[in-house]
Amino acid sequence: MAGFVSHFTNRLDAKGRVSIPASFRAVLARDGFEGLYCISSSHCQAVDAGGNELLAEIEKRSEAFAKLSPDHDALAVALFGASENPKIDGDGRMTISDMIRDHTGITDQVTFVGMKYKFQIWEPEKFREYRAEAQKRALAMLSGQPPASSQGESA
Amino acid sequence: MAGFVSHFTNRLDAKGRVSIPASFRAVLARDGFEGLYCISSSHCQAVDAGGNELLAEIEKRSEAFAKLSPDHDALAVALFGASENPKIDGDGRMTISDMIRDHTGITDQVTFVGMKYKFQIWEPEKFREYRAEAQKRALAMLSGQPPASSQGESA
DNA sequence: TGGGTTCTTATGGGATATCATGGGAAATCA
DNA sequence: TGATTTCCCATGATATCCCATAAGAACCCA
Repeated sequence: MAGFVSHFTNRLDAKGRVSIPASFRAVLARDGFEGLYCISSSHCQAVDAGGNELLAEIEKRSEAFAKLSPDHDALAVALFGASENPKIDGDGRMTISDMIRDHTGITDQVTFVGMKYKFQIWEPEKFREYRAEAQKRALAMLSGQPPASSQGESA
Repeated sequence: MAGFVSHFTNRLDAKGRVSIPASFRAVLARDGFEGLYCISSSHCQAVDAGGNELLAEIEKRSEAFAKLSPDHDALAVALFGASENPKIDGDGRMTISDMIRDHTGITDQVTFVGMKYKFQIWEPEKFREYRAEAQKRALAMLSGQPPASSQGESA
C-alpha cells in the first residue's frame, strides 16, 4: 500500500457511525496509531485524519516555539484543541463527533478522500464543489495563469 | 493516546466539583502523576493543568537560573506559589478552588482544552474569545514563517 | 470462460459498559 | 458542633461491543 489514495462515500447510521474505507484502515494498521487522529482543516470545511504520520506533521509545527510561551499556547489551542482521537470499533467504524459535524456540515453521508499521508473527511456535496474548484485552479496554474488570490469558503 | 487533545465543557455541581474528561484522565493515569498539577497561566485567564510532563516543563524553566540566586527564588515563588495539587476523586472529579475561580472567572461551567503535554481550564465564554484569537494568531504564525520544509496542501 | 462458492466489506441493531452528574452519608477540620 | 470535604452509590444518556445480514468482489475449478 502506498498511503491513503482514492475516495469513498459511506453512509452514517442511526448511531452516528461510519465505516472507514477498508483500504484506509489497512494503512492505519500499518502505521500503528491507536485509533485515529483528526484535526479540522483551517482552510476548508474538511477534517484531516490519519495516524502517526499526520500527528508528527502537526507536532512539527509547534516545535518552533518554546513551551509555556504565549505563542506556543496559542498554537497548541488552535491545533490540539481542535483535534480529536476517535476510536475505531471492531468493525472498522468511527463515530462522527459534533465537532466534525459542525466543521464539515456532515449529516447522513461522509466522503473519505485519500491524500497520501493523511485523508480528509467531507460532506459529499461540499467535496464535489471543492473538487471542481480545485480542478479549475489546477488547470489555471498549469496554463500559466496567475493563481486567483481569493480562496474564500464560498459554501 | 496522543496526549491531551480536543476540548470539553462540563458542569460544576453544587459542591463545586467537575468531571475531568475521561480521555484526559486516561492520559494522566499513563503519566503516573498523583492527582493533578495546576498553575495559573501568566498570560491568559486560564489555569494550566497536567501531570509530570507539565511539571517537568515548569522545572526546566527555573533551572535556567542558579539555585539560591535571587532570580531563582523569585521565579520559584511565582511558579510554585501559584500552583495547586487538587485531588481527583474516585469518580474522576476535581474541585475548583477559589484560586482557579478567581483567575478564570469560572462560575457554573468549565471548559477543558487539550494542548498535548498539558491542558487548560477555562470559563467557556472566555475560552471562545481566546480561541478565535488563537486561531488567527496560529494562522499568521504558520504562514508567516514557513518552518523549514513546508509542503503545501495541494489537492 | 462460466458458474458457483467463499471472503470481505458496509451496514443494522440489541446488549452492555462507560461517563457525567446528582445526592446521601461518613469523615475531617476549625 | 457546625461547616466542609471526601467517599460511596444511583441514574440517565451515550458510547462501545458483539453478532447478524446482504451485497459485492475475489477466487476456484472444471
